[in-house]
Amino acid sequence: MGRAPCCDKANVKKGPWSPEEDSKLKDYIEKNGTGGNWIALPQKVGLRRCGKSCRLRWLNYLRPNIKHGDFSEEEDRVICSLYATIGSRWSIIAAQLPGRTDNDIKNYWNTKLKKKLLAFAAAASSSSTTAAFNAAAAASSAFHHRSSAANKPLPPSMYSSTSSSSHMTSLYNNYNYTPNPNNPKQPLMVDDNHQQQPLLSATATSSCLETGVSQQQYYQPLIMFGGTGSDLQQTSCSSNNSENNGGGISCGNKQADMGIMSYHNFNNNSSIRSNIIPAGFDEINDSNVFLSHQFDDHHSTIINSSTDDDAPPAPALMADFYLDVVKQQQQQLSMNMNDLSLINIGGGNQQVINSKITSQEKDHQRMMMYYFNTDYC
DNA sequence: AACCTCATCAACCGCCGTATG
DNA sequence: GCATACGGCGGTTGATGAGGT
Repeated sequence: MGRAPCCDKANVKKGPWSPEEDSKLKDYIEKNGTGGNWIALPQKVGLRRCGKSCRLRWLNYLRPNIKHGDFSEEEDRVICSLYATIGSRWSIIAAQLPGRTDNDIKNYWNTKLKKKLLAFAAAASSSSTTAAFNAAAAASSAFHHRSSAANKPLPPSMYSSTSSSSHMTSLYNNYNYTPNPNNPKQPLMVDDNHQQQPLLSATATSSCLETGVSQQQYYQPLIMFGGTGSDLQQTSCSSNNSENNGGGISCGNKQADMGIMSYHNFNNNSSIRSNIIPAGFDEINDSNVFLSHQFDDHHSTIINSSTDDDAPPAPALMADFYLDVVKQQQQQLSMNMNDLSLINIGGGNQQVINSKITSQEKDHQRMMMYYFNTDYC
């Protein structure tokens, strides 16, 4: 039996709120509170509205000290930094910005901030793929040049002022991640000789992950940009394209979208493709597509390469943008750059996740985004 | 002036986790 | 243990207006 509706859909008013409705709701809540029951509230207030609608209206517009518009640069930085860290967890991000609502931040990100970053990424790109590759390689190398684990301090808590060791614990608790001292190190995307390496695999079993999925998890820190017409966009829109079995990113309407994340795939045939579209390109063509690799079951041997729409990250756009966000992240977490062996930026593939994989697997996707450094596991 | 495209954002939808009986 | 109710959340929609042709 399905769940009963929370209200009589036929008799509730929808659409924009009138000033009179606002006034009624605001007056009532200010005098009486919500009573802990939003569903019952509309009747008490005398509104023909769904309780959920009342709740949303109050939380997003009527409650005191709400700020709208005019995001400051500092707020931009916080949003970018947190998005880089935790993805589209708008409520968590909003909690760090007093007066801002999750809805506001979400809209702001989707309509403005993301484009701002894309423009930045495009501006930072080089027309020379060789130079760009080298720059990216250098960036990656800097990333992966890690200080000695023994001397590595734990990062401070991001969400509280408690001791530093609570940081990852907090993340684990919130995101179903259990530390595993035997967990393998993260793979490198570019080695010390600036050579791209195959995606490596990490086995994340249920002993490490509370979510209990025992299949192998593949991941790699990647920047993912999907443009109009790219496979990524098709992935997000289509569920029956057998080629597009993996993660992808949510692509907006006719707009390039982006995400940078630990990419792993639940491809039915156990192979992995790195579906990466160079940043800043709306369309895929010969000039902006790099090789795409498909790996075997063990994720160690390339069994197919092509210059199809699916491509490894475009170094051209990685270096500056990647590092800039990392610096923000570093500031946010008061972490040393060398402490970060893996960082994930973005993560707008919820749409794909929802349509492709189970909620357990979705947990894994989320989990991977918190995978800062195995030394802390 | 009419039409089109795009950006914006308030509001809705449906899923999920938790509480309760 | 199960069904139901509810709050919370994130993705998406659609009305609206601005700007361009």
